[in-house]
Amino acid sequence: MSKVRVRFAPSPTGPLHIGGARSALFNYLYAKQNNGDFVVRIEDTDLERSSLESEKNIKESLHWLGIDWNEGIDIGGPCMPYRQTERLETYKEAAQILLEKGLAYYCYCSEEEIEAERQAALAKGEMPNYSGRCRNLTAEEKAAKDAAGIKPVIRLRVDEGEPIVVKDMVRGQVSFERDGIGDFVIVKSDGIPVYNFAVVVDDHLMGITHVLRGEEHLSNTPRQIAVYQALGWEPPIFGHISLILGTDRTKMSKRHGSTSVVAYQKEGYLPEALVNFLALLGWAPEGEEEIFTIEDLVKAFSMDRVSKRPAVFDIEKLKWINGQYLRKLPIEELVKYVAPYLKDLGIEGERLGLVCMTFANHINTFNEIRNFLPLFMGEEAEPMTEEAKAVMAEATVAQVLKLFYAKMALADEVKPETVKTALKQIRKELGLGGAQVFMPVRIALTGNQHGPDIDKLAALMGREIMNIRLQKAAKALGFEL
RNA sequence: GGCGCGUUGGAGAAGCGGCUUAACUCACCAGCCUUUCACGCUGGCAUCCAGGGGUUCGAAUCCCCUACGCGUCACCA
Repeated sequence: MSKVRVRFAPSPTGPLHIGGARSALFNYLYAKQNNGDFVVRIEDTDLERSSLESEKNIKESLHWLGIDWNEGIDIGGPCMPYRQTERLETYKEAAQILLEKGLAYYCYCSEEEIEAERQAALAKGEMPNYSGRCRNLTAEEKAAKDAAGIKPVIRLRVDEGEPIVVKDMVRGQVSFERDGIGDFVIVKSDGIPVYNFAVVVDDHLMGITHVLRGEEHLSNTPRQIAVYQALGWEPPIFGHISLILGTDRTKMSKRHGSTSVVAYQKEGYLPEALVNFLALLGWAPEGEEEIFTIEDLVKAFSMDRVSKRPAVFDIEKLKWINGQYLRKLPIEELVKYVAPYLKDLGIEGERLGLVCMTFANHINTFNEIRNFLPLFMGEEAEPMTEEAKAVMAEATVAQVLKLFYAKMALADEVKPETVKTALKQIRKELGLGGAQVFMPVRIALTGNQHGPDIDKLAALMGREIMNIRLQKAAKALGFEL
């Protein structure tokens, strides 16, 4: 058995998409666990839409996710170059071979003509395949067209014959009739090869053994196999991973939320969490554990457990996974990640550390930290909920708040420890239960009976805000502190 | 329209002819823990596998039909 060689071959027409990242990950995992090679190649034959900027973004996102390749763009390897526009000669040679063997031919039909035929065929409910009009052009006809300055495309001859069978690791054998394919274009009139052609030439020359990619490529696979057959090459083994859908079960797109890896990076997700989540999109682990580091995934991953069913992108689950990773972070790390989201407010240093400790268990993504700011910033506490009002109707409330206010006035600093001590003393002095003391203070300060540790919140508020909120609460309840 | 793929609880997702009284995860609910909240822990949550036929002693699992969803039919990848 020859060495496993897989590849990820994105086209640089935009930032790395979640689906692309998942394909890259599956290839990476498959390569790693089989001690194989993982190649990254750039498919930039769409001159109009490709950009170096997108290529850069894709590479950065892959690095960020920790998906590294051992051969390909930037780092080189035995099959250089790894950018398709730098391999044009290679495709030209392959096309030339097909032309000489009569397996491909020049076609001079205009786009308008083809489009008209296509529409007509579609209207009649027929296969919108190319008619094959240029199949048997004589040398004279061809010369005339050339003289007229018409730039031809090259089409592959796809004759009737046995159905084309795709051997697929996730779908088994899928068969396609040849007449459903037609004579398709392999080289555009500007001499640039078309995806279905270039991909075959590259995969073969690069010794790719397994092609793991999204299901949207399944219908294209018979065309590629036709190219392999024409060139007399052995096709690789395919594996078409199901599509990623939004929760409404339509293909994942912008309206379902962010679709690019950078967007999740910016929103405060950890790469480990995103990788973990991506792995679960279409693959299911054997046991009940769902938290996997990329190293764990290399061991646990298996193509046998890759599902045929489309995978639904469940953002709630991503958040939960991110929370799992976030909670494992040491406080110094957490501080580093959270810092950018609070920089504009001037929260840093010790205060930043306290913010992180206070909310670590309450956030699933770093940017969620912003949702909690009103809890300790500003003179106004959140309006009291009905439940909170009920708690504040207790007879002991005024006593507790007055005592708390007085005790804090004597404390030289408002720190978690001093607040905690004060609260403890009040319990003892008034002989009250914990909730009877903590609740009134919590509600007075935040308006809600739920939330993070009240001693930390009070410390974050600082004396001034704390006092103002206490006074406002007292006033609302009809007494002075 | 042709071709291809899919359809299991509120959501994700196992299951590959008898071991299934349908795993597991999220969400939700209840209880425990906690001075509160959260974290964590424990328990509850599909009489049923899109619908209809068929094969079989036996089907979520195999076959056929219908419905629905998605993908693809480019000189895009």
